[in-house]
Amino acid sequence: MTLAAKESRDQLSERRRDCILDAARTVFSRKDYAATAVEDIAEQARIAKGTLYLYFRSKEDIYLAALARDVRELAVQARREMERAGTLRRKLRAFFRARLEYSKKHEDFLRIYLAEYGSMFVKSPLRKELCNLSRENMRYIATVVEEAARRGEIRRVPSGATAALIFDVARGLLERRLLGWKEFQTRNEIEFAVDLICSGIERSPAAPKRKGALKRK
Amino acid sequence: MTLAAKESRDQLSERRRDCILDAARTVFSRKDYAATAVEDIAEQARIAKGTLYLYFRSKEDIYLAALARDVRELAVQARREMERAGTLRRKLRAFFRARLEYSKKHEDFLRIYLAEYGSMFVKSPLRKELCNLSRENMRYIATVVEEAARRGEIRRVPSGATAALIFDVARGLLERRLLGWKEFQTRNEIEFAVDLICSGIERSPAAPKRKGALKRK
DNA sequence: GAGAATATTGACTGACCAGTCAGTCAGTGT
DNA sequence: ACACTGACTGACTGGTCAGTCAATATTCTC
Repeated sequence: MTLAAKESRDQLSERRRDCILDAARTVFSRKDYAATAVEDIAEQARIAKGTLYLYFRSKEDIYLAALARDVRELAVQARREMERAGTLRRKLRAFFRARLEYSKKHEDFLRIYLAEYGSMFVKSPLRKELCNLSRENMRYIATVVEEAARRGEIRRVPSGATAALIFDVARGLLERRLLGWKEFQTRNEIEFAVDLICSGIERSPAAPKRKGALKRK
Repeated sequence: MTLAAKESRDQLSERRRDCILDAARTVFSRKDYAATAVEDIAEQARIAKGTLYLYFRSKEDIYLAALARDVRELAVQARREMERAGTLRRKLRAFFRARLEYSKKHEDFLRIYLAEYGSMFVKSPLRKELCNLSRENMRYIATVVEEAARRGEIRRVPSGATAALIFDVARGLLERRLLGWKEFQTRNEIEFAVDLICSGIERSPAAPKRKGALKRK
């Protein structure tokens, strides 16, 4: 086969892989991992089951690849928006909004992501990768918090715990949106959460009622 | 059969049910719902598979019963501790600590609970019950927040959103403990979270940088 | 357009498992 | 001592599904 032909093959192959991942995202968001048959993915992608195994080694392989692709993409977008913002407050708002926007566009992904995050606690196996991605993302937020502290924008806080808290709150927001609990208006919730967090860690701390329990990290 | 004998039978039966639920909690926390065979539960409970079906209608029935039992028990304990505390700050601390204590004692339960919470987003079916329990618990926290606002202990905040945020943070804390991320010391994290939340909603609000986005609920 | 190279297909296989039910037997009442 | 009851058992059934591979289709090269 000529070089040109080979390249076009490779591209096609790449696109095919992406199609499969799109299909996987769709079907895995409808039923959980176990309830989804490999045939369902194939059908959604309009190819035969056997073909899937030309591009991926196993069902789990497909699942993880689909998930990781979106997790990475989301992190990239959130980071880009945050870097553009100046203050911590703006950065936080950007973080929350980026997550909201991405989850609006890829609700399927969000469903799988939330399910997977939960199941980290009952399956030991190789959700390691996902777990590490999460930590990496959290690490970045921690850095942002540390910088804000260095600039004197906020008081000194344990940056890891703060970052974790920010993640927790953001996740809750998206969950409630997904559940359609109508008393929660996501946009208002974002403003409220950002305000609360910023007030909670701003310059002059509310005199803590207790002595030393708050060690720095 | 005499009356006395019948009663002792009923008690025995009740105890047997509880044993099965204990066994279920153990095995469902090791592998996820789908990966767990009904035989595994039976084996753990040291009874035959058929016997399970004398006490429960299906695998799902066992699963939900086991989960609901603990969710309810946890809510009761948390509530009791909170009612004993005076200020919002103390109530929050009690809430976080109750969850921590219960989760320490019943780590198995926590694992299942987290997994189930996540899978609410990919399975429509009757996880309704769990979902409603959650909302009920959240509603209670919202009430506590409202009372604190009425007492003037904190500023006026959207109580639903605040309660939700508190839940999110508490969950995150327990997750990190379970994952054994050693840079997170749960006790310190609790103090930090309580402080942050209380500072964030205390009497004199940090002048919000933006106008009307913060509608009351 | 022949024929090689590569890609796709879907029927098939083996493993697994929820739920059933005919049979066992310990304990109860007479 | 014996009949009876109902809790318990575990082999069995029907169905599902991940992954395979021989057969078929498509694309490429000359």
